[in-house]
Amino acid sequence: MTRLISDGEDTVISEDPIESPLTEKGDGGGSVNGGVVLKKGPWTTAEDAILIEYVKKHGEGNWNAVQKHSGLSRCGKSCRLRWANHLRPNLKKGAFTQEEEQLIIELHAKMGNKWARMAAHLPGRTDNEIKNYWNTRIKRRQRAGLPLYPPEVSFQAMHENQQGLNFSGMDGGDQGHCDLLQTSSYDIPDVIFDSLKSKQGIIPYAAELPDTAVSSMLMKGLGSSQYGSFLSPTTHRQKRLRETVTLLPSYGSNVKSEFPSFDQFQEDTCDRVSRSCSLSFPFGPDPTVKNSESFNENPDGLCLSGHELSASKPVAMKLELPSLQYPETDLGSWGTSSPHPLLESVDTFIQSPPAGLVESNCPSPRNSGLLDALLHEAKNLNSGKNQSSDKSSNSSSVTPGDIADSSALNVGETEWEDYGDTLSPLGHTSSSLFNECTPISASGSSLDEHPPVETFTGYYIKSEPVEIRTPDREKETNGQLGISDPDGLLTSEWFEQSSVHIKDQVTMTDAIVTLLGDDLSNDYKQMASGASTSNQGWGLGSCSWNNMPAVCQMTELP
DNA sequence: AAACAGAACAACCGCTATTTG
DNA sequence: GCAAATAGCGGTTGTTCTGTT
Repeated sequence: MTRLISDGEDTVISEDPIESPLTEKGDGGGSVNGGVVLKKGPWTTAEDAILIEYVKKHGEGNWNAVQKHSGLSRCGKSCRLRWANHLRPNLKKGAFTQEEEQLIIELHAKMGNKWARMAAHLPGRTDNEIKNYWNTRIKRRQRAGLPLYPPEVSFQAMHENQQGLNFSGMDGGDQGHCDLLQTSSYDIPDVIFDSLKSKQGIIPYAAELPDTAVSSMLMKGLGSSQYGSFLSPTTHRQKRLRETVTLLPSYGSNVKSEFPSFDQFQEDTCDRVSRSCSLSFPFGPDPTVKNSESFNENPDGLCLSGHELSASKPVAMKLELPSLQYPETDLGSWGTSSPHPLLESVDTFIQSPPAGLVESNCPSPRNSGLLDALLHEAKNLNSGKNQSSDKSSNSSSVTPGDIADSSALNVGETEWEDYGDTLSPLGHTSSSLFNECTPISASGSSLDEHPPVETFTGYYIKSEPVEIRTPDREKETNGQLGISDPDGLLTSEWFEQSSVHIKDQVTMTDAIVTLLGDDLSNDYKQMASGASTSNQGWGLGSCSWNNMPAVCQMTELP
């Protein structure tokens, strides 16, 4: 910590002449309580002293009495916070140690944004500290295009969360489980969504797009993003969705024209829809709940994006996009078909740019060739040459199925590069590790057998070195992985399963109708029927778009 | 050296849960 | 049982510092 405003270490504050806290006027204004103007803003050493003295005499608690008894012009809330975060004894100051950082990551993977509970595991640390650290970390990793969690942590959390969500062991022996069980789906930690991605072969997405906000917003129905200050993830996500559609005509040949409507998709509707999605999300990956899974994968794009668009609309200018994004954007060299009206969305590519373009100057682990695959596929599909799958071929002919099949490989490939080794510390290849964690292939190997995540100490390399791929490596990777765009994976995965999903669509529709409630169910049914009759044959995604205008009319934006 | 962007931190706000009268 | 007070939590914002251009 370079600055310590508390503890009288900050000279700026301490030099602030405060003759009487009673009369001092806060720089940030203040509220009136009982005729006393309560100060806001940074605490002064004098105030600290008063508060400390008060606590010595009266102990903690009854914070509103502080102002009455000590004359401190602070509200009780502020006093409590000041004491808890800065003045109470045994507070640990300074930067987090590696052990602490690792613990935070683990705890966050288990608990989500339960800062206070996390702080309970970190003696001397406050929830605020942890929260700030985490938010900073998120931002940093987002910019770096790195996953929020080391894969092991994700897997472990997923595993544990799954156990917790299994409703079979609700005694909550593990705090994390307990948390999950206690929280509604509305509060499911982001990691679950990431974990879902992982389980569905989408984890590269998490690696590529550290869009916690997206997952959290999705899970929370986007009502109030816990990462509201990180608008970029939201925007990235929505842009990605657009781009995915754009790049994959097969996914949305009718979609392009619908974009304006897409943009107008309104909060109210999508909020409810996404909430409904979130209801089933935690259980989606459960192979026994196929319907919800299939639904969620797709409506993810629909609801989330739609909502995000509307939700972010008023603050669209607050995007926190990495500054490098636009300058690096070069659609032409990407081989994208044509300039799109929504060119602003192009910046999403930067998150997972085509290998050829970026790898030289952006040696990011996210650079796994996804976009190459997407672009090639888009080209192929655009030219009406729906090539049959050739899984032995490289990314240029990657099919959605291939993508989905191989996406799992990307997990480790991408993320383990973070640690400079494609072989996990566990002795598994990343793909094998992933497979072991994939419910479908539940082979008996479980994370329980894995060493704890302490094996990831290397993860905390601040410089976050990434591997620079050679063309050969890239080619090899592309052939294997095919995709690194989360949305692409999302949709690809879904695409791959679409045939099965369509079979289940009637049942699924009913289930979703139940989830959505009456008002939305009609919309959904309409969408679903549209999908079933669509010649695109991949169900919800396209049908959603096709039916979007109706929704938009319902929720016309100002 | 100045301007700028990003990081780090502190504090506030709003909401919810719990306690108390 | 109810309302007010209190405590706690999580999200967000504002400020300051630091590094880079």
